[in-house]
Amino acid sequence: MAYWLMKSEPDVYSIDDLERDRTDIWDGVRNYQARNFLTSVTVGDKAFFYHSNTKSPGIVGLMEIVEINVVDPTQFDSASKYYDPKSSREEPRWYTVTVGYLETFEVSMSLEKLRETFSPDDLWVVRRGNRLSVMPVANAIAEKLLYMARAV
DNA sequence: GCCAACGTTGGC
DNA sequence: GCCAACGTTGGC
Repeated sequence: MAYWLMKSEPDVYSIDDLERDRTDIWDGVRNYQARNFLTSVTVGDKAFFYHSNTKSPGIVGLMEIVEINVVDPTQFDSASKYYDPKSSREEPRWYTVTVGYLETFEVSMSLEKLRETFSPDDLWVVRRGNRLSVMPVANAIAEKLLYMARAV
């Protein structure tokens, strides 16, 4: 089983929204590197939920992958900001996954704390200028993150 | 709101 | 194929 980190702006979709919905399509990824990582995700993998572009960015919870090879429906929706006129239903460009809610950490791990604890090579989200919205997390790093999240 | 980082687009 | 211009991300 592999671990991932996936970003979302809480004003758009937060961990609380996922807790309410239980599962949701992770739509709106329009970056090829992130999409390529998404194609490596398998059912049963777990992903850290990261709140970005907010007052206190950081890892706030954990989710699991419940479905893969999901065609992102927003690419066909001309009213969506994620609409891609170059994509077609015959040959969709953007595939994603469905995630399921697992837990919200009692203490979220701020970006500041992540920077103190991990090197940019170990945890990509602390890299300067990093803009990837989906990235892998090595198992050893993931276990340390989970330990930190639960050591209240 | 500012601005650094960086991916994408388009002219040549 | 290069690279300047532009747009977006995301921390602060």
